Amino acid sequence: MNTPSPDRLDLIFAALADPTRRRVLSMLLEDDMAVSDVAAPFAMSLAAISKHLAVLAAAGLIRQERRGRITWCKLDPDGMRAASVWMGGFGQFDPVDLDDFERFLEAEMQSWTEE
Amino acid sequence: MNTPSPDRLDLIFAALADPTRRRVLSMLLEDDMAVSDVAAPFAMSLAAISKHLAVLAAAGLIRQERRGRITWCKLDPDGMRAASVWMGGFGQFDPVDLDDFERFLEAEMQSWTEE
DNA sequence: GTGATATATAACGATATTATTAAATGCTTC
DNA sequence: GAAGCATTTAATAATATCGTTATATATCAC
Repeated sequence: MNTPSPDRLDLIFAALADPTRRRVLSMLLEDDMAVSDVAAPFAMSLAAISKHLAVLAAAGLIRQERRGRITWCKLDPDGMRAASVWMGGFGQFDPVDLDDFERFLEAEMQSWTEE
Repeated sequence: MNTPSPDRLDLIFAALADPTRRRVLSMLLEDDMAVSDVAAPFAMSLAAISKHLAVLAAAGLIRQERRGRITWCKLDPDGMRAASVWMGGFGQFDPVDLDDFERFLEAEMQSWTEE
């Protein structure tokens, strides 16, 4: 019974609508990270990233676990799955081509450093 | 090469983040509709719906075709597919259970009329 | 052309989002 | 406990979003 509530979908899609947050998610795809490590590559204050992370956590896209004085961030598949369930109702899209996604991420990373 | 640009994903996810717009999309799943028919079930001005439709069109989630004095709205799979490609990079989610989606839509429709 | 219909745009207000800097919290180390 | 590191929260400003009503535009029917 995995029926996401409307409000939850609001949170999830709104969270995904920001390029900084999507970039954070793709970073976390590699590995779990501490907040300051997440923030490092961004030309943006740590406070801003901290708030982005809170948005992602509220949407259930990541989970944050405080251990000692550092807060670890890790992907939480639940959020993405909920969005995926909803979107799935609109049609079966091509099975994901991971190579395609790799290329996309690379292109995206290029655009990050260009700024 | 179906690599959505970051800005495009911004538009798509932001468009999906609004419950009114998601409801419009699920209505269009049934059939193509004129703008005023889309607006009918909403407790909201026609102007507001017109703008929601513009947002959906800008994101490539619907297409609008003017014929005479009425503007027809139909789903455009491109937008959803682009989002799906991006999300796919985060893991393979359950193959969509359409019955599950049906139940979700029904529950959602209930919540619409409850207001 | 007149008038009704279908839709879009403008102007505006309320609220939300995203960033900043400064201050607060909390853990670790000495 | 004092100092420092990791993170969050508060106050604030700029901009975006979402709704409203009023007005414009375009088409159809007579």
